[in-house]
Amino acid sequence: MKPSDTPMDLLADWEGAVAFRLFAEQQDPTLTVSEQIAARVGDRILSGQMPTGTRIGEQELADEFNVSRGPIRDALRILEREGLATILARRGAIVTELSSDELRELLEIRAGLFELVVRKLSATPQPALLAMLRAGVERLDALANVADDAGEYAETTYKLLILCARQCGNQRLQRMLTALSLQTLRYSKLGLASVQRRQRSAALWREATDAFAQGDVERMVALTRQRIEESGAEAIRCLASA
Amino acid sequence: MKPSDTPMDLLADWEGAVAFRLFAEQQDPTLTVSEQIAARVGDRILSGQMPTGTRIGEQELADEFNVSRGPIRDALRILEREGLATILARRGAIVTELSSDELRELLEIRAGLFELVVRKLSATPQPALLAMLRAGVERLDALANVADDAGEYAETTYKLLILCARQCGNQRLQRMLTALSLQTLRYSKLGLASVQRRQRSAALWREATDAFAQGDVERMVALTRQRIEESGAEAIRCLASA
DNA sequence: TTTTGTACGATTGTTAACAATCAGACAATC
DNA sequence: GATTGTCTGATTGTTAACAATCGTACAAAA
Repeated sequence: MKPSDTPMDLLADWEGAVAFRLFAEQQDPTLTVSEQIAARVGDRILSGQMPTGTRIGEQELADEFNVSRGPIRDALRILEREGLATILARRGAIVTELSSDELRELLEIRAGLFELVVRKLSATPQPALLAMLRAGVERLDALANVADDAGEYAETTYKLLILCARQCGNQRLQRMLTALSLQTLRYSKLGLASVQRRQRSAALWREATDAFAQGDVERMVALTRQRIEESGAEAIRCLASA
Repeated sequence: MKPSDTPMDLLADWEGAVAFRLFAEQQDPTLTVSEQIAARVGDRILSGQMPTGTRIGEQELADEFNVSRGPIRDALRILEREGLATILARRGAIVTELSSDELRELLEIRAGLFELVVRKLSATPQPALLAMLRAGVERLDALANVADDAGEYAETTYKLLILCARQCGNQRLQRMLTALSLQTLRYSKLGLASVQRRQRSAALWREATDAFAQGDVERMVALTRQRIEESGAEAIRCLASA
């Protein structure tokens, strides 16, 4: 069903994605308390409200959410699986902190998985997705020039990436790519801090979209790799110098 | 340090790998009780002692290991992260059961990640790894003809893959590929049940190793993809018909 | 016979208290 | 002054009991 959605469906997805909380799906009240807490804390981490390296005390969270430490421990394990928290045995949990090397590794894998997605997408025509990408690129262009909002720009590229992944027909791949992107999102903002960088990134997105439109997979893959490479290098530089 | 290990080091790794428990690293007594239990239960799942779909009762495990249900719940979350257990809210945990579609998705990703590894490996000469691969291929040839031991054959291919991943210089990639391989290992055995299949697989391993020796990355990638494709197709067929 | 409803048993989710461990401060020693 | 050792407060790991939920068996009705 997914790969042949109408443009309408995709646009609805896009609108949804624009309005979304990053962990939006977790509002379901049938979810266990642990899962709801994991979602809320995850949002804080992704939004930058809880910066990298912040200690996450169990009792503290338990008091805030008015539950005991049991569900909190569960929630931390869930966040650990998402890659957002790091649990150190007997030393508590912290907001995952990536070294520049680890970020490099993550970006490399993300690029590889995205390449897989692109190759799968190119196997069948994707008119609806293409329309989405074009709309997304317009939005990127606009956001690139807004003085100091790297956040929304980065989140938009994240959403575009996720929309591509959704269409590729491999749900597991979609989930893995989503998880990886969420892990790198906070750091991507570092590499997209300047207007210049964002403009360069947006230009590469546009070119890649054109290549996609022409069915030139290799070119799109190459452009995407270059974009991730460039933004990544900048983010890694920021991280290493900090 | 990793990428430039001497042949000696690598061979030691290999010997270690041959003798290994799949979750070997977990013997450390500084590990938390949950982690030790997760390791032991993980072994059972991987060895086939707890078949796919088996219900994992918390109290049952708690009684067996003489602990309360708290650490067991933690252990289950760890196994969930490894992809070996599936936790259904309020309905307990089971040994992860893959549909043929899910297996297909997983194998596709695994192939993609392995391709990344191969490309990274080919960037620098790998004489030690090559020696390892040659030794491994010999072993595969021998195992292929043993009447009905798909288990050891499959585990050996798993170890070869892991050794490659170790050398690639991206630790995160190594861990992800390891996790994926462990998830598919049980199913791979299905696709390698017949001597014929194993011989075909071993032949492709040999060819891929030769291509690697000659620095022909594209050929190695293609051969590897084909091997995973063929074995995977067989496993998926078994799964779908069961 | 099939379906619907209900009660029961079993299992998971959650709680609060207890035990073990760790990080940091302070003092003693070199 | 730097290092080592010990103490203490705080935090995590674990336990056992309580609450909520689910699946199943069984019975009643269509």
